[in-house]
Order: sequence, then structure tokens, then C-alpha cells
Amino acid sequence: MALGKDYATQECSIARALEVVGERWTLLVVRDALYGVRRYNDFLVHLGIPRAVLAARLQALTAEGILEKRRYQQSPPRDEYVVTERGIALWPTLRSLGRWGREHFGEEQLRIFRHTGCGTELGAYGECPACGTFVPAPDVLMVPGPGLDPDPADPVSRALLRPKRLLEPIDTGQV
Amino acid sequence: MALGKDYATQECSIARALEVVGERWTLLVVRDALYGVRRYNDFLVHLGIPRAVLAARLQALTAEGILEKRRYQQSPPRDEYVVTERGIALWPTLRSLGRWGREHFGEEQLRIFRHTGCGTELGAYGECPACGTFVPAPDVLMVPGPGLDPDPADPVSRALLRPKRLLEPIDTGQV
DNA sequence: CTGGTCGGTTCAATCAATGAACCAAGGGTG
DNA sequence: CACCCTTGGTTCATTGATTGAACCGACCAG
Repeated sequence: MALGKDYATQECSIARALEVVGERWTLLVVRDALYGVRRYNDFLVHLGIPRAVLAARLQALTAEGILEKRRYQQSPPRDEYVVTERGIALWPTLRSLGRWGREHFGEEQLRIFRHTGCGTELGAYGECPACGTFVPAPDVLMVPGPGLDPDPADPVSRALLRPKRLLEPIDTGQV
Repeated sequence: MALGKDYATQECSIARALEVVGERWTLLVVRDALYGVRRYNDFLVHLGIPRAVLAARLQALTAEGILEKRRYQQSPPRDEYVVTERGIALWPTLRSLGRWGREHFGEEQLRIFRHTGCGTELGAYGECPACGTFVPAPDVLMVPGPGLDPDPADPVSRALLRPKRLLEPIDTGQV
């Protein structure tokens, strides 16, 4: 039970996946990483997660190759967590999960995802209905939907109000 | 915190979804329900889950409208848990999650999903590459893959070795 | 009456999450 | 230099969830 979860008796890829990303908060961290969040403090204020848990999740995700820790300035030394290919590969799953959440429990659309360029809203698992192809994460444009609070408290949520592509680092407007 | 998880500060359909199905074991229960498991004892032996947790999850999933408890015999009174439309709607998400798990952490294929009739293996989120359409759960044929233990201990795993459609109730061969 | 099955509930022990406090390496300002 | 600030953590006591074993009750079969 390397990871604090073990679905050891399960012969199943779903169980295997959940061992990696099934813990509380983990998928939300990955979601934020796809949205362009990279820094410890940004995850912290945006998720409202306890510091100890965040540190543990970032470390675990890094160990699993879903995030990559890298130094973005030498002095003072500062690291950021950047989502890897393996993490980006979770985008269709998260898209599909979010879609299910909204269709069955949400009312209004909170975020709208479009195919950059063609502008068409994505289908259920991240494909472009107009082009008929899967849209890779960097070509997904995220814009705020009608249900989203137009004046959120934390700077990360505020930065996420601006239309932006997935993976593109957020700009919190701070230093 | 109605559900033991609250991602209350999150304005996000993914967070909303995870409040419902994000707890430990929950998605595996839904997976089993899609595979045709319906009875308390079958979930129990197949998942290796503590009884108290299983009871809690079944109740929560029923309350959320993902499973439906219904009496299948009067005497002695016996209930089964059948997956609803809302639960079936999780199929593409689970498919996509399992696919990710196998591609990034698995070696061999454990279960293969085909489009009934046409026989084509499903794509990443449950569509048929040959037909170009999404394959509804009842038309998905599940067959064991090369990585699956050919002689598992519990009767549910044994029943799942037979090719069967999703949702079709399993037959454990018991009374 | 006895034993067995099914579908649970109860309970003590363990494990994980939470939130507040603390810490340390650097700046930046005066 | 003194002081405070930012970033990215760690530590720790409290609370909450999970676990596994034991128990329970309705029913049936012999």
C-alpha cells in the first residue's frame, strides 16, 4: 500500500487509477494544474486545502509522474509544479466527470470549454463536435460560464475569470 | 457537510461530482454496479470492502439517485441495488479513467470492451471507432483480457470471466 | 430445534484530514 | 543592521473516517 490506498485485491485498471488519483483532493489538484495553477500558494488559496495535505499530494503526484517540480527562479529558490503528459492525459476524464456533475447536480454552467480557433463548445469528453476530432488540452479555451461568481475573493479564482487556454500558466497579477 | 466531503468553496462541476462519488470505494461500487453486480454480498466479496463502509456507500449512492434499491423477492425479503440512468451516465468517465490507468500504470489489458454486434473494441471514452458513434452501456460487451487471472477465488470474479454486456446482471452460479 | 444465508449494525482500534502554530531561507526597506 | 514580508513548507493536537471482527435478526430448510 504504497500510497495510503490499496485496492490490492482488485484486478482492474480503474482501481489502479484510483490508487494514484483517488484520494481526497488529488483530482482537484490535477484540475487546477490543468487550469494553469503551478505554485504552492496558488493551489493553497484556490483549493482551501490544509497545507500538510497539499504538500503530501504534490509530492505524491510528482512521484507518480503526474506533476513535475521545477525551479523557476534561483534567488530566492522557488519551485513550481507543472503538469506532465501523464497528467494532461487525465483531461478527458476530468472533462467527463465535470460534465456528469453539472448535468446531474449543477444548474448553471460554470466554465465553458471551446475549441480554440473554431470556437465550438466541446463535447462530453473533450472532442470538437464541429471538427470531429479530439481537442488536445493546449487548444482548449476556457471561458467563464453564467453560473460563475463574477467577483471571487481569491486572486487565483479572479485570474481564472479571464478566458485562457488550458495549461497556460495563470497570472494572478501579483508581483 | 452532508456527505463527509465538502469541497464547498469550489465553484466547479468536477468538485460537485467528487462530493458525490469522490469518497474511497464509491467509484468501485459504481463500476461493479455497471458490471452487473447487484447484491450486497456480491459487492462485499468482490470488493473486499468492510461491511460498514459498503452499507454506507450503498445508502449514499441510493440517496443520490445513482443506485436504486429494489426488492427482488418477497420471502425472505431481499433487495438488490440496480444502477440508474444517473449511474449509467458515469460509464464514459469510468471508461476513460480505466483507460488512463492501464496506459500509464498497467501492463496488460485486463478487460476488453467491444461494441456488441460490430465487435470493434471501444475507443478511449466508450465510442465505437468503426461506427463513429458513442456506444450506450447496454451495447457494450465486456470480455476478459490477457492480463486477467483465469481462476479467481471469489464467485463474482469468476462470473465476470464470461463475456457479458454491461448492466446485465451477473450470474454467480449460486442457488 | 438447529444450522445456514442474507443483509445488515455495533464497536474498539487505527489511520487520515484538519487547522493553527511554527519555522527557515531569502529578499526589501530604512 | 533591524525589521517585516513572501514562499514553501513542517509539526502537532483534535477530529473524523476506515477497518475488521463480532454480533444480530429475519427467514428458510431439514
